[in-house]
Amino acid sequence: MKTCLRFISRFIYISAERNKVASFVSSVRYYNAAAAKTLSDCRWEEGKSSDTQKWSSLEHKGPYFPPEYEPLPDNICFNYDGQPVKLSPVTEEIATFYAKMLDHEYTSKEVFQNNFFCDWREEMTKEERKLIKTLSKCDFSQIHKYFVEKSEERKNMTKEEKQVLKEEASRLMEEYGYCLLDGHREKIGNFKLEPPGLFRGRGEHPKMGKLKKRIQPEDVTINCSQDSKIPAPPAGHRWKRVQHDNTVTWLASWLENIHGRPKYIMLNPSSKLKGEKDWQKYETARRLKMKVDSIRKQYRRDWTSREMKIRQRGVAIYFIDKLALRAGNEKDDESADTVGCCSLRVEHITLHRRLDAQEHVVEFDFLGKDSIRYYNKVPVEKQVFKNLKLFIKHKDPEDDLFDRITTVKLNKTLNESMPGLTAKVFRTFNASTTLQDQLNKLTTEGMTVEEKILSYNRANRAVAILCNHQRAAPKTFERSMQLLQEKIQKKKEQIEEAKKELKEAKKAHKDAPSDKSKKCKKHQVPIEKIYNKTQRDKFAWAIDMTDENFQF
DNA sequence: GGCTAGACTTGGTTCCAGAAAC
DNA sequence: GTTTCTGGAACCAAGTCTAGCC
Repeated sequence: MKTCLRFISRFIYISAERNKVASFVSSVRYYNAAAAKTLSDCRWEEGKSSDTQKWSSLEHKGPYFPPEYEPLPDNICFNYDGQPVKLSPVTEEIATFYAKMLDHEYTSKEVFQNNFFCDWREEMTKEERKLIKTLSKCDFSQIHKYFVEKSEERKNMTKEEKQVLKEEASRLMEEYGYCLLDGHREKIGNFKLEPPGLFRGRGEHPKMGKLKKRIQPEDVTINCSQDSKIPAPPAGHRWKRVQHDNTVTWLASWLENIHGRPKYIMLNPSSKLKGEKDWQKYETARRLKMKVDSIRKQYRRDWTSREMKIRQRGVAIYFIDKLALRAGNEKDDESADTVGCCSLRVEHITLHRRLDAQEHVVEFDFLGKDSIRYYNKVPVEKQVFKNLKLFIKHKDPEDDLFDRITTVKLNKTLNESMPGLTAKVFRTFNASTTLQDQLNKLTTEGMTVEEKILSYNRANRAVAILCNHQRAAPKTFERSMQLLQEKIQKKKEQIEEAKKELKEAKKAHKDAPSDKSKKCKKHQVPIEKIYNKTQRDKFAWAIDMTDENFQF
């Protein structure tokens, strides 16, 4: 396992939090029925928001603005070409963004350096720009050291000092962290505006290192109900706009300057609005269960269609269904080169007539969402293999594999098969089905809580593999693994010892049975053992609505 | 039908508090 | 008492998908 992990240098997720799509199902199987509320006392019954109108009343305090920049003390110098230079506050603040990241791999990348330096120079005064012309002559080390020390100071704060900070944070949460939506006090997901900094794109992102500018109240649009108390902008400022649009769920929005796309302040996943959406998502996936056989029959028929676009569509849906691939919308050139199903290129697949004793194998190798590598060798049906050969014929490696279809066309077809069906529903459906099947397979009546949790983790791992959920190995991975191996060895020794003891105890029981030796416990897994508080809050709707007999 | 903007979800990374280990 | 580890929460980048425009 260790070798394998090293080879791909990433982890397969087994955490329940990540397999959100599957959590609903699993919350049921292990769910302690005694804790269930009746349907009548749950807020999910209260009346659904319609598809267009999301709320009737919405009141909030507006976003929380990050604190203004505090200039560096006079003894901390930025040096250019060996000489100390006092920077203007704006220039200095941006320098601190870079200085704080000196330990990070990002700052060694040329794209990051160039983007940073270009954006930094734009914010400089004329004089600064005239002087500071080369990044390699910039010395941020004093600033870096200063922030490392500050961080150490924070860590070494006394209990009392930490308590003061904690109280301040909870005061902020109380003031800005909640809104009033249709009379309910709901938690907001991200009430703090994103602070300025340097953009960290994932993978080989062409915009990494660019300056994420400070958001001003004048950039922010507020959304709330007309008769509510309109949030006050910070002193001396005004909002960009105040609107009262109840067809959207966001509380505030602004345009981020890196891609020029809107960003939002929205509700926490535990809120009624988000919960309803989530519930709907799983219901659509459950409807797909009823329809999936006919959809599969249809896409199989499409594989032999006379029309190329229909054949391509049939194979694409087959991949989305079988491999849980994402739809793969077209992307602009100003982001990392990642793909999904519809945007696969010829270079992302290799066809093997025969491989490892299997026939008609497709080898996938591409970067998906977040530049996470998808590598898989999959035996496919003969007709799919034939079609793929046809699709790549006379094409260059960088040509689109599915050149006749788009995600929009594909989703249109899916929607005709079943209202509400899109490519991503297959991911939810297949993840949920896999989890349910695995749980059915891996759990039996007499299992202990620990055994059931192990089965749950194994089932979750199967989902993670299907969905290609991975994360980078932590820096301390090697050391942790070593410690773990030592622990395993110790446990093995303990097990051997326990086995011996059991043997002796059995023999003793046979010779002279006692009350103690007759007991054997029955376990149910309390939901707290599977889901943390956040997850239980988020899936409150599922907990409220299901019983222990639920099957996806 | 193609393009774009906008709204929303998904999910990987980072930070930090509290637990566990030393 | 100190250090290390771990899990949860927060953060935010990167997806999906739809509506509206031309």
